[in-house]
Amino acid sequence: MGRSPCCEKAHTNKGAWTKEEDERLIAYIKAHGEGCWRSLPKAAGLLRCGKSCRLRWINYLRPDLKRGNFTDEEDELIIKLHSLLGNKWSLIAGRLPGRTDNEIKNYWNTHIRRKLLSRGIDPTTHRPMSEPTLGTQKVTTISFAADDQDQKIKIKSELIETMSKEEDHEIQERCPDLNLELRISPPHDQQNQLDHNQRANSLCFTCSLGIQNSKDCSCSTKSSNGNGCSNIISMNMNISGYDFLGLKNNGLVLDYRTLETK
DNA sequence: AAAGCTCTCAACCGCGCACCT
DNA sequence: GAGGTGCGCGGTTGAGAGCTT
Repeated sequence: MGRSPCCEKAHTNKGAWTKEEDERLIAYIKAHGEGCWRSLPKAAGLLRCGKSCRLRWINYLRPDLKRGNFTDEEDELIIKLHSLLGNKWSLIAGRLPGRTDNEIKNYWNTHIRRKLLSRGIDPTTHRPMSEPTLGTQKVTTISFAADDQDQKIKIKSELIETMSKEEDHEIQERCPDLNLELRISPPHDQQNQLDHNQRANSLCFTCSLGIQNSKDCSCSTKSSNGNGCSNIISMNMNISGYDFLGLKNNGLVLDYRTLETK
């Protein structure tokens, strides 16, 4: 079976875009808007694949792009968001107006990784490099399982080992503003008893990150069609210390990358 | 001056997901 | 439910600019 190729490779240009190609693409999108990337190249008279056009527009030609160096504030925000989201570059980019996922990904790999390494922080785990990765740390595994009836998400959490308060304090001292305290919401059954209005007011994950109108948004704030937030995740986030999944009271540290989707 | 090396980042590739038929 | 299509994402590549010797 297999997937059909996204374009006829024999008749498409590859490599760097010429000024003329850029101008054609800009003119076409200005006249017809974004979308229908597959048919766009032919309509615009470009010998490019649709994916290539989309990428060129999103990463380079879009008028709202902020070109130039990243500020220190942007650096720190990227680090914080990466510590929470992992390599979810598109989500991270959503918090940085004018920056693209590709740009942030490149910047991370070329600059920030090195910056963190020079600080003695593992850029993957965001933990001090001297600290063992397993054994002494507290690992929380969360699995999301959609309920057939109401699409609610069950969350299970298992603690593997507890971290001593001294170790916890030490990390806080080394990374004073890297506050990743998290919280788990009440169990599924208890959650059913929550007041409906209270649930309607909670934000989904993407809205909690400030990415309103995202396609990932599933909460009631997105539309008025009656779709409540299907996630029972209630996350209050600010940079100085958000409360994800309700773990705050227990002082747990949760690594986004351990989240397991079922 | 030039050869070799390193770094940067635009672009490509393959895959997964959502939607449609 | 299966297959086809389109889009978006994350990982990777490679050309060219910059730096070092």
